[in-house]
Amino acid sequence: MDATRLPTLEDVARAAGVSRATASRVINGVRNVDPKLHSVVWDAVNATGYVPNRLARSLVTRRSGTIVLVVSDSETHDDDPFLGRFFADPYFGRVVGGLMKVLRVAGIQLALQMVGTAEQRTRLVGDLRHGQADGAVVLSLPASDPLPGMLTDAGVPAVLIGRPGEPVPINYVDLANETGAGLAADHLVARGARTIGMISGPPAVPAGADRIAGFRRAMARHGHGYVPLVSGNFTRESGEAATRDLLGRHPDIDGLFVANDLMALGAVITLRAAGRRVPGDVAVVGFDDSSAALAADPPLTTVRQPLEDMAAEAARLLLARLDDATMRPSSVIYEPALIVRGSA
Amino acid sequence: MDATRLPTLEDVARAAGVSRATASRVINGVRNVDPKLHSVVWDAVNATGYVPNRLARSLVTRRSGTIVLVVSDSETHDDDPFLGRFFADPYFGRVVGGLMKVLRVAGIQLALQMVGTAEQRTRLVGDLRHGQADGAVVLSLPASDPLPGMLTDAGVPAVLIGRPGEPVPINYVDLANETGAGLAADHLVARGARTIGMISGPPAVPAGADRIAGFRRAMARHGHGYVPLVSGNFTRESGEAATRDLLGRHPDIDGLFVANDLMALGAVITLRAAGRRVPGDVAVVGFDDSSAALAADPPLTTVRQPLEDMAAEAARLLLARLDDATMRPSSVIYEPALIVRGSA
DNA sequence: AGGGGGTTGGAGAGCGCTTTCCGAAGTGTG
DNA sequence: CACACTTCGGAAAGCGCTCTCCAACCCCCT
Repeated sequence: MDATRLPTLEDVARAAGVSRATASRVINGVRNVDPKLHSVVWDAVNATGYVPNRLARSLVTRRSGTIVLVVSDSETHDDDPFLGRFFADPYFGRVVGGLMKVLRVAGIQLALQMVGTAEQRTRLVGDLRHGQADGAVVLSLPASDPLPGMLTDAGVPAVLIGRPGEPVPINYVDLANETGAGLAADHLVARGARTIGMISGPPAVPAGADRIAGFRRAMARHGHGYVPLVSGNFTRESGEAATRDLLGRHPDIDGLFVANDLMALGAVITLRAAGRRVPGDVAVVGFDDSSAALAADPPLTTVRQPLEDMAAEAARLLLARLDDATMRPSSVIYEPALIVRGSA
Repeated sequence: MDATRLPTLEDVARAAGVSRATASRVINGVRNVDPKLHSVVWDAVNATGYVPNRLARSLVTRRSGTIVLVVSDSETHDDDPFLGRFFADPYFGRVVGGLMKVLRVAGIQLALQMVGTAEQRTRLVGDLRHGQADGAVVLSLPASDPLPGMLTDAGVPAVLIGRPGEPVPINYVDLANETGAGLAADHLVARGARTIGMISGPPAVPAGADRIAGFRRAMARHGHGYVPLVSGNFTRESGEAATRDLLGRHPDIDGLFVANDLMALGAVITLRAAGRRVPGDVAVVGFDDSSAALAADPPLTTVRQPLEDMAAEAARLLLARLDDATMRPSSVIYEPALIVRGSA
């Protein structure tokens, strides 16, 4: 198969009758090269079928043309099922889509890395410093994860999607989660719901915590000092379980805020199975405005999170940082919007 | 930030008082090294905070520890929306999940590459031959895509998910799509449906074509020589449009096979909006058994495609091929199963 | 005590590329 | 026509690592 050695720059140079250096200059479009040589070299490239060895190039330039998408593995390492869940979650796909939209036109590759153990974190940072990847986009981590600090300390270009747990001078893109949760609270109260519960995500993740805090704060403003709360893990199944739980403890519930659409979908299914009509008996507001919201019956009233835009912005931020190493960390916070559909 | 140069193997060797070669041997666990030196070297590694430069290593070993997931860009390059759709589709997530499950334990990274133009194909193959990635998993391509042949010709380890358009000696994992479509046909007929239509995927993709062929064949066996057919592109929206179209042309339809769940979801929504009850007036069978099937109301009767398992098998096949370059191309075909739920 | 076989560790040659440093040409001016 | 100045292309030094030789050494047997 690979009978012959791959053509190298040396071969091109020989074929073109110039030095390796000149060939390199032409191929990389560096100035200081006689225009006449241009075509000579390019012809040699085509004649030999030369493709640059990006590894070798990266080794010296310390630029790989690759961005790594870091996914926290900490919650997934014990129960395999969650791994599948995470990737199958529209959240992941929307982020990848948004990222690719920007990276593709910039000619940059995306690598995927799951990071859970301390050793993996060290290795990730090492790889980044070595130029194995030019930068990292880090998907919403548990607040306790030391990765953001490590990235900052290493001086590695990185952007978080979802704010860091501890304040750290690092780029990030986030949604005003508290505001979004407040929107949901306002809507449920305005609709006249009296007993309003919440199904949250994991409180250990900032996005989870912020939605809880925002919802509680807004509810308190409306005179509801106490909000029945059950936590899930952002999967539909956990939404179902949480709903059953909540229903058992507060059978009179007539309003429900669920911290993401997948769980909200589970909630709607469970509510209806329990004989409750949505929104007649229980009004449900979801979060994300993912494809799951439209799939539900009735379609979910939900808080829109423009994840694709956020991911694209993260990519842009990272690209800008790559161009200008002196760039100061900045954060972009998106405003959520309430999308009213059938469920509340 | 990166005040100091990163420690290199040279530094470790000096700290340990051995040669670079010996340090390398210890770190890579090569035999022929005095056990006493083991700890000396490892201590030096820890003391210096050494992390191997994988780029440099790959340059010489021609092994990168990376697998590239190739996604066809040909259909997406014109209309941006589809890009997002594709990644947000559970299909993509399930594949990534299945792949990661195997690759993670093997300590192998996953890179993502969209390939559309001839130049991108050439570059992809070049990168692979250069050892930028050890192998490729290629997601279901249009039948006309020349990539499988190029991969084979280059002698690059690769596995397709979804059979190649032209017979090519290459590894692939696929579902018995025709059988699956037949299952759907049998079920619809057995249920007593008289006028049965189909919403297909793009016929240009083998999986799309096979489901059409399988459905037609089975229907013909049941005496239905002609099957009303409208094509979609596997998105929910296209499922809605196709359903409206079909309904307009065949208002008496009472059975519908839809080539994936996302479109089936759209079909159910559209049917109900048109006043048809599912399954009362129209029985609907989907395909994939993705999360969308459970989200639908009623939950979708669907043909199960064990995509995670298929992807995992693809990864395993690739890994085996990496270990044994002489391995002959093989194919693994999974058998579909009909999952009966509420919609038919 | 001398030599054969087996281990062990070091020197050094690359892997394919970029890029600095220089010498050689080419250009214009006094 | 000589001189300073610019432009261009080549030689060669690495980037950090692996791995092939090969020299040195140890152990044991005769």
